[in-house]
This record gives sequence, structure tokens and C-alpha cells, in this order.
Amino acid sequence: MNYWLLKSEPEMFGYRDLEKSPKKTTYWDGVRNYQARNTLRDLMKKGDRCFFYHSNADPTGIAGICEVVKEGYPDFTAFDETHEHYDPKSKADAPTWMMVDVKAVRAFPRVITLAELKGVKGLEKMVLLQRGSRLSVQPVTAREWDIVCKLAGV
DNA sequence: GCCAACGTTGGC
DNA sequence: GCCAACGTTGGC
Repeated sequence: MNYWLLKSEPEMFGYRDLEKSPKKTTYWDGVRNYQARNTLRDLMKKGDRCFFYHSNADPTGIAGICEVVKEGYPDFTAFDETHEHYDPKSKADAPTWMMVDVKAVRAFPRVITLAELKGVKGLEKMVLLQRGSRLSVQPVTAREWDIVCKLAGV
């Protein structure tokens, strides 16, 4: 199994929104970065687990865990002129952008904040904590995963 | 609201 | 292919 971290702004869509979604599942649309797109398209597999990270939030941090339930397929919001994620460069017969479906697994008993993660031994190389890191879909190692889950008490 | 870091665009 | 300008991300 592989591990990932997904960023979302909770004012737009937070972990609670995922839990309240039908079947606790949603499509992860709106990723408009090629490196993140490649991860969604090529690397994320059914059953993989993801941290759900709240960015631009108070506090910023990891709110819970979700699971990949559908592997990469075209992000159809890019085809819709009326959608805020519309991208005229992406065509239905040659889609530029991809998405996966994720399902809520469990909320952390408390948000594990970015500030807290920064001091933790073993997380020094976590992508999230690298200077200037902006990737919205990023890999997490099994070791990092275990450390964070232990911190959260799950 | 500020601003540093990053990715993309487009002129040359 | 270089690089300046621009737009976006995201912490604070």
C-alpha cells in the first residue's frame, strides 16, 4: 500500500464535508499542477491511504484519513465552461487533468497541526515540511505515516 | 493582508 | 533555450 497527502482548504471543502458526502466519498477535482496530476494518474491505487490536510486554515494541519476508492480518470470539471475549474486546454478526447475518488476513513481525534509536525523526529524529509512546498498531492513514506498516526493516537 | 516561493507563459 | 513578468499557493 502507498501513502499520500491531499491538501484542501476547509472553507472550500474540509474533512467534515467529506464525511458528510454521499457514501463519504467524493471526486478529487481541481488539481491543476502537472506533478500532482501525474501522481493522481499513475501512482495512486485503490486502497491507498491519504492524509487529509487543511491548508489556509486555522489551524493548518492533518484532519483525518481517507482512502482511494477509484483510480485516476479525467477531471471532467475541466471541460465545463461554467465550472470554476474550467480549463479550455483540456479536451474530453485528450484530457489534461485527472482525479481520483476518495472516501473518508476516520477523522483524527484532533487536528495534527503543521506547527506540531515541524518538530517531530523522523519527519524531517516529509514533503509537506520542505521549504516552499506547494504540492497539493504528495507522497508520504510508510514511516512518516506511522509517526503521524501515532501522534494522532490512531 | 503581506509576502516568499514556486510554476507557467510568452517574447526574444 | 533563456529569463522576466505574472499568477497562484499557502504560511503567518
